[in-house]
Amino acid sequence: MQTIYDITNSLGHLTGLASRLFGNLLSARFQAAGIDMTPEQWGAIVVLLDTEALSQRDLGDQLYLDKSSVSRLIAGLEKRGWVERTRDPDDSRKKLLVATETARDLAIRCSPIARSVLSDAQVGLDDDDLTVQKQILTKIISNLRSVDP
Amino acid sequence: MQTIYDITNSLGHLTGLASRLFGNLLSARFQAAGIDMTPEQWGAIVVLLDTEALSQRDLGDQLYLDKSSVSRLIAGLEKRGWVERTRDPDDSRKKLLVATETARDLAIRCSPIARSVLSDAQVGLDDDDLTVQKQILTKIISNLRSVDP
DNA sequence: GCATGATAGTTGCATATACAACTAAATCAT
DNA sequence: ATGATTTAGTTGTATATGCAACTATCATGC
Repeated sequence: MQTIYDITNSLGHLTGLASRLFGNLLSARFQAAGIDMTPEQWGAIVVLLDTEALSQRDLGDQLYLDKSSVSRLIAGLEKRGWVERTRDPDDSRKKLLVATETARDLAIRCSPIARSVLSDAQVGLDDDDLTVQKQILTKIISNLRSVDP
Repeated sequence: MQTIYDITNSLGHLTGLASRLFGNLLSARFQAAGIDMTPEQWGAIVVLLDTEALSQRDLGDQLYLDKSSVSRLIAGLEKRGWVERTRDPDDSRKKLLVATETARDLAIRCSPIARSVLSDAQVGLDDDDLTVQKQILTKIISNLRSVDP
């Protein structure tokens, strides 16, 4: 069969599938644990818990998200009481993001769930494989960020 | 710094970033070429061009998409005149999806663009790396599909 | 100091995605 | 055969995402 494009062999397609399945499983396990949190919200909370006070732009830089996506992602976190937004006294354009205690407590329950997903995803793969895998993914991410559109 | 969760080292996070960047770049290059097509639409078209007539369920199975996502994805393709939906005469519940000639012609222009994105993503990586990378990703996908939620 | 330009965020719009509830059609069991 | 179950698709709802247009604020140049 002459194929127009071999999607099965495409890294873009494979990373897309893997990413979606990671998210779906994490989402299902959060729900099963009674935690109403999306994978994306989890990613943002992890970054925020790690830093004193971040602007939305800084968060977007770390997650490679458009500022509008950050704006709405944070709105959801704020609605759930997991993040507080305050104006930066040094620059009124910026909003400083701070994770709440509620978020910190919740994250303690989320971490093992996230780890369980990773662990299940990695069954049958040894540490060397995974190390190489992450290096290559990191290289690909770096490549994709630096090329001209 | 004691981190709640090391997201930088998470395969879930890395695949998510890579996937998003792949999509963004492909999208930008389609636009630059005057092609109004999303990466997801491209993925569906590739599958459809490869098969005589597929039901929506079959397509969802191949792309690991929920039936509702397929429904809306195909609605978009239909609106653009790239896919036709007809009832399956053997089973009226099913709708058979067939890519149009317009889609086939367009795909010929899309293929090299998709390949250019892959090629740019893989700069500095040798073939062995990439082969291993795809094997591991495939294994991860397989793991994620088979675990219990 | 004021106009111009750069930066941070928000919002409108389009698409992608999943889950749940629904309809229609086929299949199965008795 | 017919009532119950399963299957295929659609639609409502919520979230995620990017681009473009907008507002507000800061920085720069003159």
